[in-house]
Amino acid sequence: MTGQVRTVDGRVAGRRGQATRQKLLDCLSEMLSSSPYRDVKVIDVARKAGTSPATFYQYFPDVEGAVLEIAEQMAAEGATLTELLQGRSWAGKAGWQTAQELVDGFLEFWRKNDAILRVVDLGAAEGDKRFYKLRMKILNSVNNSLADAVAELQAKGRVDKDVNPAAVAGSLVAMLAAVASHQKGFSSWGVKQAELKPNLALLVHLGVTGRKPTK
Amino acid sequence: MTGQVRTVDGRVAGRRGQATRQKLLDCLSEMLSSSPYRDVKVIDVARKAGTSPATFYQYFPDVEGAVLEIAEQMAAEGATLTELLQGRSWAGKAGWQTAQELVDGFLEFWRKNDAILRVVDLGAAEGDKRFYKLRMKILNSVNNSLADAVAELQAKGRVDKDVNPAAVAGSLVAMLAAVASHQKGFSSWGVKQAELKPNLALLVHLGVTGRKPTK
DNA sequence: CGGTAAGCTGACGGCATGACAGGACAAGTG
DNA sequence: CACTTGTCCTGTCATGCCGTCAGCTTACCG
Repeated sequence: MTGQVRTVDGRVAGRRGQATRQKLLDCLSEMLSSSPYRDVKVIDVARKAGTSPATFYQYFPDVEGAVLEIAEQMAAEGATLTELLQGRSWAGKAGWQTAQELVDGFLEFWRKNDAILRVVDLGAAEGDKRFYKLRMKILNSVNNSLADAVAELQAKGRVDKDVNPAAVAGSLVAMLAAVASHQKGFSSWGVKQAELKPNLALLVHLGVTGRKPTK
Repeated sequence: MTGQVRTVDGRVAGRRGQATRQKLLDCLSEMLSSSPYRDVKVIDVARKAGTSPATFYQYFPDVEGAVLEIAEQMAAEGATLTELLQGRSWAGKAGWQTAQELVDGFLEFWRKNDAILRVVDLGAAEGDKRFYKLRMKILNSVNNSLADAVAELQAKGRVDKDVNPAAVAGSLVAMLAAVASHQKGFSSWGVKQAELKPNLALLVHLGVTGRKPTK
């Protein structure tokens, strides 16, 4: 997948180089968690990593470029989201279980990577194709699995024919992502995390199967 | 509501001052539509408005402050979203109509103000209380109406008792907002706008009533 | 017409950006 | 061990934006 890691000016990075590069990425990641995206400066990241701005520019064209790199790593790691739906059933009690575990896993993944996902979301919303494709890559596994589930139920005649599986799946995934991004919002809105999850699972189950879950 | 408009150093703004102030806001708004938030610079906004950076700083503490102002104006205008749900029924064919019109109105509002809403969303997700409250203010009308509708149906025994109306309403609103933000994403994902709307309406109807709509 | 406050800008120190050349360092070679 | 090679890092510099201030112009009012 990833060929050789290269510097901006074309040299191949050796062991030491890759270490500093990664350190810069880690520091940037940390920085994104603690300050607004707009205020993250190259010089701060470099200082935090105990190096100089010039070094940063040796490995990345700019902050955006480095963010893309971090997001790429996260996307690879996020392939585990597929497991949340692989071979699961949407029928009866098992369906309710599936919905719950999907919500659980999704929210946790999002919370763990919230800072970087915020930026990816922004970039995608602003129309940047690179961020946009990355967002797809991350959500694709879940999205496809959900769409398949809907399509399958539709083939069995248990879901209306005028339902568009891709549209429903995409909307549900967008919902999960949005709720995860604004989890704190809900809490001060009188809804606790523990209460939020089952209600989300209910909505997912309703969306996929068109029916209330049997608990 | 709005007291007197004041400059940063405390002077009250007169007719001319308010005009330039508004012009700066308009130019900033335009700028946000055409370039990434991170790259919007005070000097560009000032140039576009035919004035100097110093003038900008006379009226706003920084870019963020000006964005808040624009968002505040939009929030006031967005009160019209309430009408989408005021006195509507969720029963039978009327319910389907209600869901469709809600989706329609919501998506249009979001599309019309997408640039500024992106920034508000980011600020809220980053934990900035000012943006966060603003986002609530905008979504509150729809959110409350939806929660009321769910609670009402619940009181009639047509919705399960363990459903949390606020959680469901919040999730649905978050879904609408997220889908609206990434409308372009869906289109290149094989789902056309026209197809998207009825599927969203279906999900909203399912979420509120727990049942498929009668069309 | 003179006073007062609003409105605007040129100019400036400070800082971030991004490029380059050259020094420091590790590893291999004779 | 000296020497070479290629990687790695940083000092430095030109450029450009930030945010502030003093001071000039304009509008209003008695």
